[in-house]
This record gives sequence, structure tokens and C-alpha cells, in this order.
Amino acid sequence: MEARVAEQAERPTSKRRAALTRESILEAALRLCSPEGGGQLTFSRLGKELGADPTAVYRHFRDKDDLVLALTELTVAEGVELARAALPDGPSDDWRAWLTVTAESIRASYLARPVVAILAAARTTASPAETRSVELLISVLHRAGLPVIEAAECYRQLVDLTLAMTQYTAAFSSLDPATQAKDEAAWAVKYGMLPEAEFPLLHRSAPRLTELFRDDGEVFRMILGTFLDGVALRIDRARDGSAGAGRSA
Amino acid sequence: MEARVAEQAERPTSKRRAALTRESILEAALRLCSPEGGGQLTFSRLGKELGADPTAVYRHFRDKDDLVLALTELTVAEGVELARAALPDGPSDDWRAWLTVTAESIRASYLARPVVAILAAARTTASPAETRSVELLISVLHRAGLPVIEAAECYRQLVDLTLAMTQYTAAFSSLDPATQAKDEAAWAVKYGMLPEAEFPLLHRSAPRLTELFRDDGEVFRMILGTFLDGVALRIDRARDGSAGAGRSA
DNA sequence: ACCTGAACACCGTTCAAGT
DNA sequence: ACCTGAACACCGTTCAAGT
Repeated sequence: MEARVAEQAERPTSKRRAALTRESILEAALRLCSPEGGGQLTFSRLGKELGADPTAVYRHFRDKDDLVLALTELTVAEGVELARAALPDGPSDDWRAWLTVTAESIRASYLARPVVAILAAARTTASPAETRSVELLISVLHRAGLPVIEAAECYRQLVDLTLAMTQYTAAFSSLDPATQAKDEAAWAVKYGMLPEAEFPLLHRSAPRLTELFRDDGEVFRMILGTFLDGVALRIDRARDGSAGAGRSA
Repeated sequence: MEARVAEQAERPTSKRRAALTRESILEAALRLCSPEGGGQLTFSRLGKELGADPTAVYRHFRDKDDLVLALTELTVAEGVELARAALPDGPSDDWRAWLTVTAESIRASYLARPVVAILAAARTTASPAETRSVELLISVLHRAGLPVIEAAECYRQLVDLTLAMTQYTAAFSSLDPATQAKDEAAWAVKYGMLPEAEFPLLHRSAPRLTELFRDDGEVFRMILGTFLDGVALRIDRARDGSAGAGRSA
């Protein structure tokens, strides 16, 4: 027993590979998923990063989906943590700030590893971090004035909107630069050169649209703003009394 | 000359393969992309569908991205056509109906071939059908009361929101059934069994959330409704006069 | 109990050879 | 001018063999 321990500690400087564990594999995978790590997640690259045979990962994860789901849990947990750090303790009454910070935090943690966004934005892990965060979001909307079920529907809208936009952005920015350039050219050139006679409004707004092409974050922030204006309207409606169930103005 | 024409028409019933053209390839590709066609687009399947060698397609499209972009143009054109058919002639003054129908139509044409949504929802082709539709959308918002640039920003928000949600839905529904079942279980089981003491609101709204999991269309319609409420607020603000540039309430 | 490495069925793409 | 078919560099995954 003692001899084996000693043997293990014997060559601390030699390049013996770290024992493969779920945690060490997830760490390596997160490194690969980040833009600095190349942003691509394959068994081959993962094996190289771990100094092990690519198929060794199968001893710790059933398949790639299993691995991706575990990465999603970590990503969601990080997003929730980011949001909590940016918010005052406990759910304040500023529901708008609360929802904005939560949405931006989730988006940021996914965009730090775009592959995860592409492969699993629409997946549900039902991890503790996730369920606690959902309960909190619903409570913020409920305390703002929405009935419970409507608050839950509203939470769902916000999260799906955020995840969908995040996946959309991640998918585009993961295309190779030459392909992205094709699209940028479509905006900058084709939309910029539309004849004023036939396209009077597009002619005037093309510069702004090209600007927006170059900054997805701006479009997301605008959508979030408009969406939350709609939520505000529903909250006002719910507070004004139980009557008047009409939808649109 | 005449002899060759006669020769070509000679065996109309024999199984001579149709000449490979850009159009015939696109038709075959659209067939494969539809759910009934299997929903997967690969050169191998495409070659089989065309009765030709898989690599023959490379004589008509530079690479897969070129093919996908052409399919995207057709999809957008179909969406625009769908919207026009559902709307009265010319842009009416009911901006809300206009935007709703346009968003639903684009969504429907992409979901008829989910692979295209997954691979190219975020791409810009700047095709004539696209540019004409954009000009119309901006004009509807402008006539509703928004300044041109704000109308353009609003168009962009609506389209990105719609395309992102469509890609999100398409990506999830293209997962194999076993994988989708994992997520459904997360909602129906884990969320349904949360202890009431710790999760009072989730406990009450879990049934509704599970319902929403099963119908993405419903979530999209709700998001669209909330978003358009926000747009209505901005239109009111713009109409009330040029003062009061504040964003949120 | 865990890891290795060959093997398999797929991808998109290239290129020399056919007609 | 267009199509064929072998070939290449990748994917995820399986499985018998090692230790």
C-alpha cells in the first residue's frame, strides 16, 4: 500500500498523464469550445487535449450527446452565477433590470463557447441551477403583477427568445470567414446599391442595416427592449384590474 | 441537326436520366429536405435521388454552401409569396396583421424544410424577392408612424427574432426521437416533481410549461404577440410627438 | 476497471479518367 | 462540356485486445 503510493508520487515531473475523470474531460472540452481553444469539439481534438486515445472518453460519457449535455449544465450554471453576481441580493422589485441581466448573462455564457450554443441551446437539463433560476424568474414576474401562469409563460418566452437568438448568433459566427464575408457583402454591397426610385426606404436605411449586421449584440439588445416593453404593457394590464382581457390595442 | 433532335426524342419511355441542371438539382434537394423526403441533405442522398454520381452536383454548384444558399433563396421567395397570398393587395394599414402574417409565413416555409433553417437561417442572399419584401415591411412600419430608421431597426428585429426562433425549433425537431424524449422527460418528470415547499410557483405552472414544450408554435406566437405589443408602444410614442426620447417606462 | 487501436459507416471535396 | 469513380481527410461509434 505505502509502496504504491510512493510509486505514484515518484515521478512528479515526468509527463505521466492526469487520470481521466468526468471533471478533467469536461475541463478539457470547455477549453476546446472556447474561441481561443479553436471552438470545435471532436473526439479527436479532445483526445489530443487529454493526451489520451480519442475513444477513451467513451468510458466516462455514453456518447457525444451525453458530453454536450454535461457541458450545457455547466454553461447554464455559469450564466445563472453571472446574473446573480450582477444583481443585488435577492429578487429586487426592478423586474426589468432583473430580466435584462439574466438574459444577457445566459447569452454571454453560451457565446463564450459557441459550439455548446449550437448543439444544445434548445435542450433542457433540469439541473438544480436551472430549476432554481426558473423559480426565481417566475417569482420576479409574479411579484411585478402577473398571475402565476402568465408569469410562467412570460419566463418561457424570455428564455426561448434569448436562447434562440444566442444559437442564431453562434451558428453564424462559427461559419468560416470566407462564408461570413459573402453575407457581409450582400448587406454592404447589394443593399447599399439598391436604386432609390424603387427602394426609397431601404436606400435610406441601408447604412444602419449594414451597421446592425456587424453587431449582433445590438440587435439582441433592441429585441429584448421591445419585448420587455410588451411585458410592461401586460403587467400594467394585469394591475389595472381583472377586466379587459383583450389582446391587442 | 434534325437527326440529332430525332435521336434525343427516340426513347421517351426508356429510363434515360433527366439532364442534370441547376433547377432539377434544386428540385431534388428540396424533396430531400422536406420531412417526407427524410429531412437530410447529403451529396450521397442527392446523387441517389438524381440517379447520378454524388459528385456530379459539383458541376453545377461550387460547394454545399452554394447549394444551400440557392435553397435559401427559394425558401425565402416561397415565404414572401405565402405572405402575399394571405394578405389583401398592397400594404394595408393594419401593420400588426401584416407583420404577423409575414413572420408566420417565413417561419412556415423554413419549417417545411428544416435543414435549410438549420444551415442558413442567419444567411442573407439579398435576392429580389428578399429586398422587395424588406422594402414593403419597412414601409408598413413607416406608414404606421415610425421614422424611417426606426422602422428599419424594427423590421430587423422582427426578422431576426423570427428566423432565430425558426432555427431553434428546426434544430430541436431534427434531433433523433430518443434524444428529444430525454428533454421531454426533463419537463414532464423533473419539473413536474419539484417539491412544492421549495418551488411553489414552478409547482403550479409545471403543467403549463410541459404543454408549451410540446407546442413550439404556441411559444413563438406568444413571443410575437408580446414583441408586437412593444412595437405598438413605440408607434404610439412616435405619434404622440417628437419629444420624450426616453426608452423605457 | 480503464485504455488502446483497428475497424466501420458515414461526411464533403478533389482530381484524374472517361465519354 | 459534363459525368464517373477512386481517393482523401475527416466525423462518431463499436469492439476485441491489451494492461
